[in-house]
Amino acid sequence: MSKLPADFYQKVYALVRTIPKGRVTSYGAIAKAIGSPQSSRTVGYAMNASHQQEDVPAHRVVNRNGVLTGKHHFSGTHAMQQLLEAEGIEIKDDQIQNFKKHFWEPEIQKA
DNA sequence: ATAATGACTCCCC
DNA sequence: GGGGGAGCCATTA
Repeated sequence: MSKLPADFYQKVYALVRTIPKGRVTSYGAIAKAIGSPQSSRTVGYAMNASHQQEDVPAHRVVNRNGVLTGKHHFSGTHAMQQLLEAEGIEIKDDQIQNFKKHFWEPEIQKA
């Protein structure tokens, strides 16, 4: 792994870990929370690596539309959906119902 | 150091 | 409302 820039991942992991159960957030929100609102793409990239972590509920992270875009990267096809449903979140066709209601905005972390 | 990739987001048609 | 293209950032080859 890199030496310094990896700090970005740490921020993402820490923030995703703070996501309350039964709540979801978007990559852009996380990116913004860590101080890089335009690094939404990198956030998703970090999530890919987050799979190595066990305390990082990546299933609570979806795109700004509330769609489980990354479900394909999970263990199974519906693993992500099932996990979210288990937390009380209703999902239909990979789309979180009441996403706005379940949406959880992370706190802005200063550099 | 340059080029290519990616779990995103925004703008335009 | 739906589809396509460009932009940005960090990592990897």
